Amino acid sequence: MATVKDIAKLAGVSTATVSRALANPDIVTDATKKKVEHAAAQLGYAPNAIARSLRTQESKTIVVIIPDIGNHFFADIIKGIERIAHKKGYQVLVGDADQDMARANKYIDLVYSKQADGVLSLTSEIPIEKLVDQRGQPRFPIVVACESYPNSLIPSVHIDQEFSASAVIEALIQMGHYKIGCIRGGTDNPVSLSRFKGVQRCMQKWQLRMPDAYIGLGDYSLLSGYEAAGKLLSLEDKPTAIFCFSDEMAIGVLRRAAELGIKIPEQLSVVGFDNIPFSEFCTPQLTTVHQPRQLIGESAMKLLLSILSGKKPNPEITLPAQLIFRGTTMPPPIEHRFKMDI
Amino acid sequence: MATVKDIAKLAGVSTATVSRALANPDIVTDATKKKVEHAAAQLGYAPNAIARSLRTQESKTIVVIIPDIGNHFFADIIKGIERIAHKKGYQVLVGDADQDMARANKYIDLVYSKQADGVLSLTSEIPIEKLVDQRGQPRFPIVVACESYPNSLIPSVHIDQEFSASAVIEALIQMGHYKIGCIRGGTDNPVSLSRFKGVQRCMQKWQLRMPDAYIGLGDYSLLSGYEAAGKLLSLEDKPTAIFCFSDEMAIGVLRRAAELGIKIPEQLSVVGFDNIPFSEFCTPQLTTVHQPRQLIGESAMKLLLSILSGKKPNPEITLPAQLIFRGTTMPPPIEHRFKMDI
DNA sequence: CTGAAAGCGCTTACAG
DNA sequence: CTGAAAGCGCTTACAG
Repeated sequence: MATVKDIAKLAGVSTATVSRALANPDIVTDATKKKVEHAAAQLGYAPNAIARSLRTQESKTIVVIIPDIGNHFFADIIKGIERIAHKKGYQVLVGDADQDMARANKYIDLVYSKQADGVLSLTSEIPIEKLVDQRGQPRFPIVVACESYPNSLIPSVHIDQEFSASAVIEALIQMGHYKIGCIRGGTDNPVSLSRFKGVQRCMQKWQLRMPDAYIGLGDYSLLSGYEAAGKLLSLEDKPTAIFCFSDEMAIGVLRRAAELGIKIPEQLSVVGFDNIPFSEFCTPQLTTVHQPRQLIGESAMKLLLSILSGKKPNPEITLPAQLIFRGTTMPPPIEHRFKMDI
Repeated sequence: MATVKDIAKLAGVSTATVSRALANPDIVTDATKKKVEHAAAQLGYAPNAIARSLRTQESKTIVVIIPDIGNHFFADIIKGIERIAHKKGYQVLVGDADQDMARANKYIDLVYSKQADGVLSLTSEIPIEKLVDQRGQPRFPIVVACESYPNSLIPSVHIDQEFSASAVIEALIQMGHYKIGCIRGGTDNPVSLSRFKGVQRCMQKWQLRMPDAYIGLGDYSLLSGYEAAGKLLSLEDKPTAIFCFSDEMAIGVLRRAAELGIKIPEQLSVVGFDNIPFSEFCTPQLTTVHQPRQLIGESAMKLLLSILSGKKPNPEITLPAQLIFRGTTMPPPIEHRFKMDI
């Protein structure tokens, strides 16, 4: 492989000039520029990015940590991240933690080993001590997207989880549901916590209560939704509506209901979360909460970039979500309908 | 950040010894080993991988090029690749080409810029001239998975596309279908070509013909399946079975059929390809061809690793696929049934 | 077993 | 505008 040295020899200039001609063509004479470019082309020169990184002390690479590459939800986020990153000359290393936080930690090491300049985390399950020092300051450039570390100094980009979730419940109640169940995510996951808070807040507002038996626990996957639905739908006094914290879990519910001969939406309303592509292609089409995924990815990357450039930007960005009504929701059968005392 | 120099000073040895103690603890005395390790821990030392790469001339990174990260099919392949890669101390850089071959080329540049040691491509749409020299030899370590460059020296790992596709058609015919349509991928895509060849071979074997109007063109996405189905199902003389070259397209067909009030499988049989997780969770569950995705990823990575280590391994690996019968297939209505002349 | 020294391929102050 | 030289942080032949 050709190096600057080879080009220098062929063009009859110094390596310094080669470097300049290639990086800042305007600070050398036109003649040298031509000579160098010609020599470079002739030798099929490709700059050694590793050597450059070592010298400049930046890798122009960021690593994005995703909890599970199998989850469709992250695809558009990554696309958004990459769009901005590539535009700004940054490489993106996608690290799949595969639900294993030890692996997530490995990806963080890339910053310490200088292979990445910063991290964009799509999970908040990494213990915060790994990310901040004793004074709560981030140890390295990091942005969290979709999730967040509440009450921390870690910058994040996300929707208003609590509000979005309460809006779902509000809509369900307005339709006349009051036997409402939900299939939530892990009880120590901040996102799941916020959404669940929204659910409860809205129920309380209407002086309603969600019995424990109506609360399923899942991990956002198809299978976990399917399994949780099995429990909720085997109850004597079934819910008339189930709010799932992910579309995948909602689709799992749809499948379980089909197996049990429960008609959707006539006998059971189902709401998902995320608005993944499949949600529009299942039958009936899924009512869900749209997250502006690409925008979240773009905003998070921009935020990281501005941190990387030494700025102290606004550390928290909240983006709008949107409730989309489709075919899996309708008022419950008349005998199960909520009578508002108004 | 601490460097070998700092450790050397603190431990009272040379940098060479530090390097040795850390990389090959057994070639130094126990005493020095202890001293060095202690100093390293005390300073919170993290080796600079960039400097190491420059020196050793290898990045211990491979880049995997995927045509579209939005396609669920690739998730398990990537998981398989990463499993092996991490076990062998390699990093994986996932590059989403986003259907744009210019971007795929960018990822190949990572090899030339020494940021990656080899590439694992999940697409064969990159022009082969980019990959091989005039003598047809690969220009750099590369393996293609799921797809292939027929009649080339580029190593690949894949299932028997042609055979798998013909097996689907055979099964459909055995059920009594003869009005069989298909929704294929691009006409210049080798995988799509092979599968289509399998389809035609089997039809011919039974002296059947697939009319042009029964052949839909898609890009493996939900939407393209949906749209192609719109055409096939608006025909006066509709097919009684549609074989889609991806599960996503098949799910698009399911949706379109639901909208048109066409009952599946009673009025229309549908077969997909890939066996993605969703295929089991749609209603009815999708009959499809299972590809051993994780195994493909693992085998491809092993193959690349052996090439990287200088071996000349068997350049083509064919893995078994499997036809899985589920709820979207059954014999056609009696009046449309194929009468075998046997 | 250990150290001094060279070198991987760049970029960039410093002179001129 | 250009060149000589240093240096980024490692690893590894070469001596001893």
